[in-house]
Amino acid sequence: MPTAMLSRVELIERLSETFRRYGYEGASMSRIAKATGLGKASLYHHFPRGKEQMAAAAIDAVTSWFEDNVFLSLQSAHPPRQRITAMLETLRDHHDSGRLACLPSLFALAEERTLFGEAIANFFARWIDGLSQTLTDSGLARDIALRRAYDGVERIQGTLILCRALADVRCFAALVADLPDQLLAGADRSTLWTTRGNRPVLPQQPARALRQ
Amino acid sequence: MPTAMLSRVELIERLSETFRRYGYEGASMSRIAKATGLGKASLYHHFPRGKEQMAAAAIDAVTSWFEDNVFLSLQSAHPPRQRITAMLETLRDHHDSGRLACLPSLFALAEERTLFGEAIANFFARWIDGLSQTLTDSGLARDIALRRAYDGVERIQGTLILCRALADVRCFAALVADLPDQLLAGADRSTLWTTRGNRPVLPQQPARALRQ
DNA sequence: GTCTATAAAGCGATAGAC
DNA sequence: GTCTATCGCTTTATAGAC
Repeated sequence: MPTAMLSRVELIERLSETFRRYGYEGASMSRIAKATGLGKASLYHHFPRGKEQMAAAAIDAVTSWFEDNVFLSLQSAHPPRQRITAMLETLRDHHDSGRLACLPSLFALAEERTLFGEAIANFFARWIDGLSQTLTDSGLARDIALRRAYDGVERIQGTLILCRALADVRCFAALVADLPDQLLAGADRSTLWTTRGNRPVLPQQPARALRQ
Repeated sequence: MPTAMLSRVELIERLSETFRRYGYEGASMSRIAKATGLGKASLYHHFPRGKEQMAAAAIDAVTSWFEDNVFLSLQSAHPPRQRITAMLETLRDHHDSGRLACLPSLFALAEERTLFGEAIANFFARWIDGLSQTLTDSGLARDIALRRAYDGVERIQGTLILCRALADVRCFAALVADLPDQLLAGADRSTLWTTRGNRPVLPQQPARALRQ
């Protein structure tokens, strides 16, 4: 019995990269096989329901990664401005300064949304929720914070499109430079937060992103 | 000799709808044949270079439509606020309140960007250029107007993603409500423009969108 | 858990009749 | 300008050996 060539985590990582690059329809089994170094039959061993299951696993993995690296730190004890800056720098890595797309966005735009709609919606609802909490902590009223959280995620996703559309990574650099001030405008209770270790009283319940 | 079933304009319109819905890879020849009511061989009669040529024609058609219905009115003699509101209402129709994607954005995110990169970049550069001119006309300094034009297009594209991702058309409604004020903040020389027929002196050269 | 081999369907594209 | 029929290839997916 041959031993596994890749851990499941590494395997799903390669899957995500392939889907992010080629999209759902464009990520063929042969491309996936090449990207993972596994034969097609081996891939079906790990994912009996085929490509659809692989894509679902990729979305789940991206969501978990965001949970650990983005959403969590949006609710940290650091000053709100610092949390937002950290988010943007994490995103810059994740998207290679705008060269690589966001998997849930990519899937949201075409027909595969019907397959993964719930996972995609959860991803963005969670993101908006976390950012909204950061902005509430900065002293903004809850309704304003929520509205700006939508704005922020929209700007980020729109910027990723422009980066690729114009083939110009300066779009992402401008986002990193401008977004913190835009999100925190008129909220500068942020001086309260510049003292390290000064843990804030967090709101009891996270504001839930608007859903229909 | 059978007569044409669809005018070329109608044919390309059907092509655009199919590509917008399924993406480049997802829009198979059979789907295109069904959507247009033509056989595959007939499609190759109109587009000898096949699917790639069809997609290029679709992008060109979308760009022309935007030129006539969006970009042109961004440079009209109406007050800047009115031009922006008109743009947003035209976009609401074009995107069915956020249910339908933007074709150049869709193509920008996946691998087909390598095929259509120049057309995609032109589309967005033209849009940013037109919006920047509107904002310059509103009295904003040229560098601020250009930055905000990027912001605006980013917000629009990001909103389209969120509409589909959250399956919630209220995202687009919020955009229509908020974007004009955000783009025109601090620019209210706009009172100068509320008088109809008061044609402004337009800048000599349109500001060119940043390109690399 | 991986592989080779292969099935069955769908793909983009073409030939040639009308 | 449209059609039917088909080509050659790729696709997703499976069978079965090791």
